[in-house]
Amino acid sequence: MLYLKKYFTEGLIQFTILLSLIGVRVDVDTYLSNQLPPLREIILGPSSAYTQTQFHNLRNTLDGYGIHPKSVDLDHFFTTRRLLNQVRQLDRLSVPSTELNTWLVHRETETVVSTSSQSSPSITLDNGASLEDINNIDSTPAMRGGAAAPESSYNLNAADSSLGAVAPEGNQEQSSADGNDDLTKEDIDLIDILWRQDIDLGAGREVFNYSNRQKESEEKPSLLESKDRNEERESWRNGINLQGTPPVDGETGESIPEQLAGLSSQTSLSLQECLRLLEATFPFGEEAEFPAPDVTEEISVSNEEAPSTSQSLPLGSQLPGDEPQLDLEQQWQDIMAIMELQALEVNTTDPQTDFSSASAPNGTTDANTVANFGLATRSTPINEDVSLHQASIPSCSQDFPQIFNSQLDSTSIPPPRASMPRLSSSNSSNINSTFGATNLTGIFLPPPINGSSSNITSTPTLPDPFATLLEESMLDEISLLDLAMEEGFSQAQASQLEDELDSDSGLSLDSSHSPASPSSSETSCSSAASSSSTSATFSEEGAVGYSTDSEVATAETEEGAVGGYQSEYSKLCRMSYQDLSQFHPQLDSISHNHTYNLPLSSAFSEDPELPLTAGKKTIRDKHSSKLQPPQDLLDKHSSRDERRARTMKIPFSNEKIINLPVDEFNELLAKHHLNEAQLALIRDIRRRGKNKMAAQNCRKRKLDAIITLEQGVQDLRRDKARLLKEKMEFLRSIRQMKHKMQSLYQEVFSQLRDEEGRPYPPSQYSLQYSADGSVLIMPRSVTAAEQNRKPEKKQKDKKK
DNA sequence: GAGCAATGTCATATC
DNA sequence: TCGATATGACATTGC
Repeated sequence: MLYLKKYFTEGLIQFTILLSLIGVRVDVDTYLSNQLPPLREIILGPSSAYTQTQFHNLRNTLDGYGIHPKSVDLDHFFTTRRLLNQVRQLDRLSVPSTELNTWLVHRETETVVSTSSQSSPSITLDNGASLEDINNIDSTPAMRGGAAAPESSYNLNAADSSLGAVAPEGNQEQSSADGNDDLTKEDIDLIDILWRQDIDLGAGREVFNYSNRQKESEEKPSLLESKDRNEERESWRNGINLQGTPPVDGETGESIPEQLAGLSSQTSLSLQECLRLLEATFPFGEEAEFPAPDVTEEISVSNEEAPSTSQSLPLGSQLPGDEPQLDLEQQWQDIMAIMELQALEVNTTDPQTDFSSASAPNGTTDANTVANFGLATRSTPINEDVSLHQASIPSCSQDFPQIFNSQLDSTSIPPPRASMPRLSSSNSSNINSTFGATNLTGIFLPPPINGSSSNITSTPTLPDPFATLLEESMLDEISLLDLAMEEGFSQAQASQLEDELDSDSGLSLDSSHSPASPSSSETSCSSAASSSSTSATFSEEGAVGYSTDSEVATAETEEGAVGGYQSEYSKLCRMSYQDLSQFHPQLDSISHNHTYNLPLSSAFSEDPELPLTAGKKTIRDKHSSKLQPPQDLLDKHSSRDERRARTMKIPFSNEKIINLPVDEFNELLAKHHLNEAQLALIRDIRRRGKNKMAAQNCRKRKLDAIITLEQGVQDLRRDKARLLKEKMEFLRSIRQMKHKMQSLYQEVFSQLRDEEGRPYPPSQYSLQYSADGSVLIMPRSVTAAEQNRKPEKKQKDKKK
């Protein structure tokens, strides 16, 4: 019976771990009948709180496994046990934060301790609850042996210890169950001592070897010399070994106990059957925490896609038939590697959590304990709430973002974590592909470093995928700002641009200037020669103090060509001034009364027809003329040439002198008999007059040019702001497209399978987009080689 | 009276 | 070559 429990436990452990790794959560309590002896009782023996269950009743009870597993009393039972165990552990160092929940599932073959022949699920599930429960077997020698080590007994180490203590405890229980209730305390202590000796003598990993284990298991009973146990062993052996031919150890030639040989196949068979029965019995869809996918299929697929672990995890369809000789040790190694990855993920730096070397020898007692495959040596972190059945195993797709990012945006790759390089990418990918297929969240998780994300546990240190996106977004924004800076935009200008774009106000500079309040200078500027068009131009702007159209008309008719030009120039001048004042508000304070818009000296010409020009002066002149004699005003406001012309008694106006065409001017001179002084003065007047107009035109052109430039600058700024805004929108679109592309990439890649149905490891393959739109999956080595060639070609081209 | 801007004038270049 | 025009420089004017 000892072996029965030992290997029974071993199979349970395997399956439990597998279930946990898959992410399947089975609430076993609800599926166990209260009349069914709990599996813990089978493994650990009846507790003092529940001694009514006797081990020898197990078979009968299991055979009569017809009670509905959903029993309310079962919860009460486990609750009672848990509370009792907690009370017992009050004198122990407790690390409450660490909790590792596992389930032990096992299904016996039809002929043995039968559990499968009934209609009810032939799965014996033991809700291990927490290790606190499991560890509470104080009577377990191994636990006492492990007590010498730091109280890491809350991790798998302890679990293993407790589990490993099944055998001795089973001995006790068995003895008790077999009716050896008279087994004295001394006997129990003797058993304890023997087990501890095994531990102290370095019962390490080799004890997992079946031969060793068999020897050990044979040795201990010999010590105990329990005839009943031998008989029971025989019965158990006969029950398990269906073939009846005991296998022979290849090395020693010893006959391996049948139950050991049978266990190999039986274990895998049991696991497979359990998986099937799990699906049939516990529809995954009904359990909210169950991943929907077909577990068996997933395992099978993962088994294929993970060559390194496929042989060691003989699950699925190919398990029993293809590999009857299961190397359980290899399984342990693989699982140990997985757990190490988990430990690396969870247990980062805390040295106290590393009881690997110190506690392992003491903490790992039995050969068939989980501790010996490394869980104990790589103890789980104390401060982490490790719950295997709730573990979120990142899928292999987690590798995709990094790969994708490395292709699209190499700058967004987060720095690798220190603990990760220890893991090979192949292992990790295998693990991911093995266990991560049911975890879709991994698709959206950030890429692990080196493709080695084997986060069996959900660690809070996982980088936030959205953080990457945010970083990328921020980088884009920063790059945009940098671009703006490079293009001569200051940050303030950039913000200003944003404001301008938001307001769409167009011109925003010097907007405080109001054209509706023309200054007196404007009035004076246009007073002499404002035209109707000028009035029309500024009428809507609230022209105040300008000449009336009638006055302007009069002036124009009398000023002739000069007046027409001046009026036009006045208009332009005023426009220019106003436009300029828009950008230079200080110009509003400037008030000038320039006289070149006034009628020229025609009023003072010797021509008698022109004396009336005094009335054609500006409004201000009109107002001032009321106070002063006309002649003085004429002299005062006449130009020098006009005064000279009057002095020299030139017979025609300066207006004619200046504006007449050359031919008419010559004819005019020919008509009048003038002396040299008069002719010279007339030519000077004509020259200066023309030059004056030319200067005015020149200045006007300058102003126009300046205004045009100003407007051009503003237009360019506006266009630039618009382009920047468009660029930002485009960048956002590109970013969104990038993210969509990334998601699609991950989705597509995760669904790709090779000829054997295995997913492509993202660390080795990548999707490449061809020019014609097709997508190819290529080895990364090829891709890297091509990428290396491209720079070479570029360099060659440059050299050419 | 100084400063400033507008304007006029000159010299010169250009057409 | 001359006249018209443009423009820089300077002077003048008015504020």
